[in-house]
Amino acid sequence: MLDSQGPSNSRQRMQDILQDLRESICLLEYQPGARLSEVTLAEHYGVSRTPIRTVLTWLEADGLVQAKHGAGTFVTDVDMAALKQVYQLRLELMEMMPRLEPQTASASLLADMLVFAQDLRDHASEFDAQAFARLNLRFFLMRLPLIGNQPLRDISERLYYQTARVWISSIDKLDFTSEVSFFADEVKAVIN
Amino acid sequence: MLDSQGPSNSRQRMQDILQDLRESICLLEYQPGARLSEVTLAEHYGVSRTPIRTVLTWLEADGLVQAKHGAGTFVTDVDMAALKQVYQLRLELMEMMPRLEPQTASASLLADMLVFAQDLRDHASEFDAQAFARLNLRFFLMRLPLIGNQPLRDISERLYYQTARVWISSIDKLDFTSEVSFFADEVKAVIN
DNA sequence: TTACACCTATATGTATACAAAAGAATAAAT
DNA sequence: ATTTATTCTTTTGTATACATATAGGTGTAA
Repeated sequence: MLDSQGPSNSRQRMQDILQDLRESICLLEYQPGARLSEVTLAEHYGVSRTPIRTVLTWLEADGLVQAKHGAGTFVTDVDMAALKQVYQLRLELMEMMPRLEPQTASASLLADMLVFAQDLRDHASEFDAQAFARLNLRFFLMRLPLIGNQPLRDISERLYYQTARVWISSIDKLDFTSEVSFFADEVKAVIN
Repeated sequence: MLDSQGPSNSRQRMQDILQDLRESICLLEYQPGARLSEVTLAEHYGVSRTPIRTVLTWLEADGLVQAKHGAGTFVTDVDMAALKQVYQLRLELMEMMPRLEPQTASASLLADMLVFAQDLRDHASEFDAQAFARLNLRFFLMRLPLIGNQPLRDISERLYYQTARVWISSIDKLDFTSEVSFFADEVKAVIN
């Protein structure tokens, strides 16, 4: 249950539900192939099926779920070929970002990032896969406003949520610690 | 009224309505600021408000319309700053396309393009702005499958529909003939 | 045992009545 | 006459009953 203390208008409430569901999907709390029941979600968030269906329509437009009449609404299972395409595209987009109106980081944002990097180093040994995934998401959302070109920012957000869960699920325990240190280095690089 | 002779399943019907509305918006049959009445559209397509609202949700996700509670659903008015951002992004994307799994054009597609180019040259003097816009859309849809990277193809489609109508409205009669010949040249360039 | 037809439970899709919000029209007060 | 409060109409948002499709269970026959 979400209690959005915000403007309490209907749009904001659906936006909160979207955020919640999207994070649950990309953090693998809802695994690929899982069925999202409209009535269950409606009861959980304390609304009727109608606004839930609107949010699911948004998620389907982003490719995170797929509804099938009479069967259910299922979390999509990203195949490796599609994932590779998204990953290649993200690499190219990453390269073009500095050319399209880069925003200068505010002092507070930079401070937040430094704290974030420090936390990452200090507690590196304590993280499990999902905690690491949550940190990765937090860092992504942190540097998202640095993209000045708005449509590019929208695209980056969409592609991140499409691929994040697959990226997380591919991390097994063997290369986990190395991934953490690699991520820490990336954080430092972004800060500079 | 659309009579989709296709699979007649509900998804296809909404897809047809989406296609129809999207074209009407980007061909300026619904101008920026225009109000799209749900009940009017529902009567026009012979369905209830519910599937219409689903389609409008899709259009809103693509940034073509914006719904306001109690007021109406309005065709968005793209301001020049946002348009410039999309345009810059499209230029960068255009440049990256050949690097991401370019598809080779089939013989039939190439033949279609040649016929298209010939038509364009032959009837250049007969076109008004909207006819020209329709041709531009047709050509865009023609070369869309040449983009091998699927997410990039989706993004290109979205950005096209976001900017096409503004691009069309900016063509005044002065530089119209030059635009036609420029477009003809572009068609030839793509063919090669 | 296996194959196939049918039935039933349950899911999403649709239609519709009602709630909430915005804007215009109207009336009253300054 | 102008401004402000109010009512009324219209529109989107929500809840809910019903339609339709899917999948699995069940029973029967080969």
